[in-house]
Amino acid sequence: MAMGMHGPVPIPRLRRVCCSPSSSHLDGCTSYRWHSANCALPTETLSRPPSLGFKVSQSTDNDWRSLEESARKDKNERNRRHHRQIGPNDLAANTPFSGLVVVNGRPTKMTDTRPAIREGYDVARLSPEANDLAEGFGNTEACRARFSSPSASLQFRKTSSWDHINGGNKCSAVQQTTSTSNATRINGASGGKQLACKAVVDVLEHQDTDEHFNSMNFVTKHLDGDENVGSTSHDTDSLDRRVSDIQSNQEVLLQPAENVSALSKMAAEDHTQVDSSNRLTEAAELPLSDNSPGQSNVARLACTADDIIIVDNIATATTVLAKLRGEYKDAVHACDTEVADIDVKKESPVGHGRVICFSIYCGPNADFGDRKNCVWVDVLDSNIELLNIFREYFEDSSIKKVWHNFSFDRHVLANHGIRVAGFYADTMQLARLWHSGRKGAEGSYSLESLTSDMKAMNGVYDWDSQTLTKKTSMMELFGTKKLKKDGTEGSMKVLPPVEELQRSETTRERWICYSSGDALCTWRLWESLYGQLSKRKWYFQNDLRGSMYEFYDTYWRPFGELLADMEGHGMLVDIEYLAEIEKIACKERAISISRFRKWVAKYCSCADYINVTSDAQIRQLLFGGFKNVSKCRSFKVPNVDGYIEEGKKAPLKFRSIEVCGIGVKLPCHSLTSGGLPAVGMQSLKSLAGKVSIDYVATEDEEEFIPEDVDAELTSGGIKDCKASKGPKQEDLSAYGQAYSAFKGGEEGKEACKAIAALCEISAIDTLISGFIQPLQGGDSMGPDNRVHCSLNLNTETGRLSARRPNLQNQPALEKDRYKIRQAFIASPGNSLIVADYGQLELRLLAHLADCKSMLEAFKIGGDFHSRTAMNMFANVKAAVEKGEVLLEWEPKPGQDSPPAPLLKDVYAAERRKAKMLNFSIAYGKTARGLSKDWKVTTPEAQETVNLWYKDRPEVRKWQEAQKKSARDNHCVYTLLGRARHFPDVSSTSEFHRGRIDRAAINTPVQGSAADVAMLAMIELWRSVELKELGWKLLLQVHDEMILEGPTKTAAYAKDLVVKAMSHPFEGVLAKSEIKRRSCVL
DNA sequence: AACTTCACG
DNA sequence: ACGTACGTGAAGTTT
Repeated sequence: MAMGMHGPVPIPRLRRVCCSPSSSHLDGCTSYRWHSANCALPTETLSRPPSLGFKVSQSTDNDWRSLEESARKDKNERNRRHHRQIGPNDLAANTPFSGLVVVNGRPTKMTDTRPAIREGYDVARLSPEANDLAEGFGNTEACRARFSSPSASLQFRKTSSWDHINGGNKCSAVQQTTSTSNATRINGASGGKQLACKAVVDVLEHQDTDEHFNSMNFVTKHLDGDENVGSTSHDTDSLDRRVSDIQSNQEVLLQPAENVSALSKMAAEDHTQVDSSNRLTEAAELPLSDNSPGQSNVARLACTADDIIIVDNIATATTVLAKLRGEYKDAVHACDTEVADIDVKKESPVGHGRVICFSIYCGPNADFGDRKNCVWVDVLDSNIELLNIFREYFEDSSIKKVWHNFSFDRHVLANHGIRVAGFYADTMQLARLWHSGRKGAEGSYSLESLTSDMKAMNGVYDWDSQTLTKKTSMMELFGTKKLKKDGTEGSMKVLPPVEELQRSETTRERWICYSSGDALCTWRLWESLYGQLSKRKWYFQNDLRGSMYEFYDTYWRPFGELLADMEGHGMLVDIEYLAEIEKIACKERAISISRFRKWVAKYCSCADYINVTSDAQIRQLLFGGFKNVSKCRSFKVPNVDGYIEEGKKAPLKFRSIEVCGIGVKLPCHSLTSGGLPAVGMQSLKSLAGKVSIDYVATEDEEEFIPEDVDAELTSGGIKDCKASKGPKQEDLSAYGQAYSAFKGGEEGKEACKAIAALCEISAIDTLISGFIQPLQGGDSMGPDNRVHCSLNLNTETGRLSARRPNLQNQPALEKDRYKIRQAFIASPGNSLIVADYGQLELRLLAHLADCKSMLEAFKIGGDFHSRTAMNMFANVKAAVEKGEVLLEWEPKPGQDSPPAPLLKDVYAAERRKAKMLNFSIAYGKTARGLSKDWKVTTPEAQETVNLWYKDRPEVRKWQEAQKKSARDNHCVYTLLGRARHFPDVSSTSEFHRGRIDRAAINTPVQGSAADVAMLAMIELWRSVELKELGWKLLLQVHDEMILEGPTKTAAYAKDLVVKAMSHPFEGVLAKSEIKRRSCVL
């Protein structure tokens, strides 16, 4: 297989697409969009790395030797990598890449590309997604509205949201996404199938927030105690010995054929028990927590006061510090902090929280006097100076520190100006690597849950289930029953603030033991996971690369540190801009509500009081009397206008209203999992059709518009719009099913418009409550005025997730009606670079399946979906061959229009089908599901699916192999060799087996894409050049990287980013080799 | 807490 | 008997 680069990467050409008006504060705001038509082949990227065995010290490659030598000196190493022009990893060629936006300095907005499209800019140069958007614009004339912001003469173009979803095509059945019904969702708080998991739900809530639950009330889960805690004889050296034993056992290189079975066998052995508790297991079969019954319920601590040296003065601190940095400097240190003044449920630790104490444990044989091996440091009140004394310890990069949920402690310590260095491992991430499916009955990834789990802990050196060192929850130790109003004890337990626990004489000792226990438990957990992961083999492309712990060391450790850095940086948000947006959104919402109410009033007396955001009430209204919905039902609503019920003196807070159906039987689009008619966007849309919504407020609607909305906002822009809209044409096809349900005519039209308005309300609502408001709110906002989300590695496939707030589900660029993404700005003098991969998952599928046809299509480049359509449909292919249509068109200078119509215009339906399949197949969608979406019979859908597979037989074969692997080996692997485990399928239902099959198909694709994104991020993070220029990673959205840095170097930095993303395997593999060699030697 | 709906890749 | 595309986070309402 050719391993060289497949031709040079085309030189990115920046093309100015749109420039904002010069009259506003948006001066100088420029948006660039770059699209590379020629994406290199993934196979080259992913082709086997230089074939190196496990023991590579005798590598013949001189480059490797020099690489290793220079790697020993950290500084030099970075410079060297910077300047190295060629090396073994250059064989790893480009990863597909397309689409890049650079936005200039403050106040920076990503300028809307849509006006550019409207103005006739050639959209062919935009990414395929943008092209799809452009398609959508063909049919949005009727929906067009324009409004302008008063301070900035920024012009927007508004479209109704469903036009984008459907790409503006009449074939409304074809959609990009279908929602996953809740009943089928494996994770999440919802899902009625988690009955057996109820006991741990409360713990699950806090899984990623460390154990710093201060002054918070929550229900506790009782864990049975284990009376026997022992300080067992440990020996830090023995650990190292054991590791080298493990490593020397791995010298044997297996043949590829044996690899899979050997590895999976090992995995199966490792997980005989774990597998049975995988999340995919049906709830009924989930074993309940295996805390030994019959044990005493008395709270027990992992360590006692005899083990702990309390550091509360400078003298002791100095002594302890000397030992930590002297005698024990080479040991692994587990650290943990306790933090006050933070609500972990809401606030980001960046800028919030104050350390009140911390603990350090570096092995059982450490002795800080009197055989005390746990260090506990009080930094409350005047002892705060001890924190400064320990600063050198925390900032010492040579001391290996293990944390549980590192980023939390890192941020809190950063609040005190301490920049933690020497990050060695995060036991939470290790646990996720060990077993990604820990949800439900098995517990969460909290320290408490993990250390209580025999399976997680049995990797410790002197494993003995009797002396399991587990964390005891704070609630168990310090919780007191909350008193109810009548004075009796309630079932709720409450926790005093941690600061109080530390100060109070009655709890101080227990508190110290608890806190020290955290470090001890973290250390033991690390020891166990280290042992277990070291035993698991790590393969990359059938090449044994070492153990999974080495995988952690090579990838996830730097990744974890990088993520903490990103969280720390945060994103700058333009609050004022969001406030403007919110006003507009609220105004439109108000208008829509008033329209809807006006319509409802004709049929129901409750019109003025109905809660339009209540799906239950809407369901009652639209479907009352039909489809299992009772005719009338009463609801409690806020008593807004002080209505006084009969026999009452004062108005009550709530009043009840009677909601009856409109009396017309509407067609029901779909049912919810509960069997009731669904009233989501899909259903409403099919009722309303493509009715246009404009926001020209009529006279009597004015009263609904909030006072504080600028008059200019509401009138100016909209009048213009109306003028440009021209005479209304009667197009009955635009009306949806409600039209005929109302027997057509005006009544039918009104119904459609009203339901469309309802649709708008819901759309606006989600934008306001989901994005506009949380981004303005202070909880996720640090003192630096930046939004700091929490980035977690908590997914089954290895993707990231973002929380508080979730910055990964911001409205997509193309569908962002209120331009919410423009609120993400760079600080003055800075710019943002947003770079995303094009069709990364599909390319990986092509590579993994080694599908000739797909690889060829990617090699040629251009619009992949069009090419798929061509290969699927003979008539399309014929048209292309005859030159009647063009697959894609790259405008050349002097060319205004393509010489022939484009495929995607002429065969739009075909292309959409192909596109749909491209996405669906990788996820394992069935013909049955497609038939539902496309409103065709299952055999017809199957026929289309067969067409897709026709020239891609390898994909089918590969998918079958994955299913088999899931069935036989209980796991599948990503590109980098991460495993996802599955429960034994033989014991599950047919439905569940199907789910496992689809997950097995999807995980290697999604997980490998996550791997590539991670590699790229590590590259970007490590890039000395980017660092020196001041460019920092801010956020990742699965296949999209967002960086911030000085505007003046943006163009250059962009090239570096493109390069790093295009060569994700560069450098990282080298790292792994270095690591491996140094381990063995 | 359960249910439904919605945003993203 | 029911779910039939994967993977997430979050909000609002009602029980």
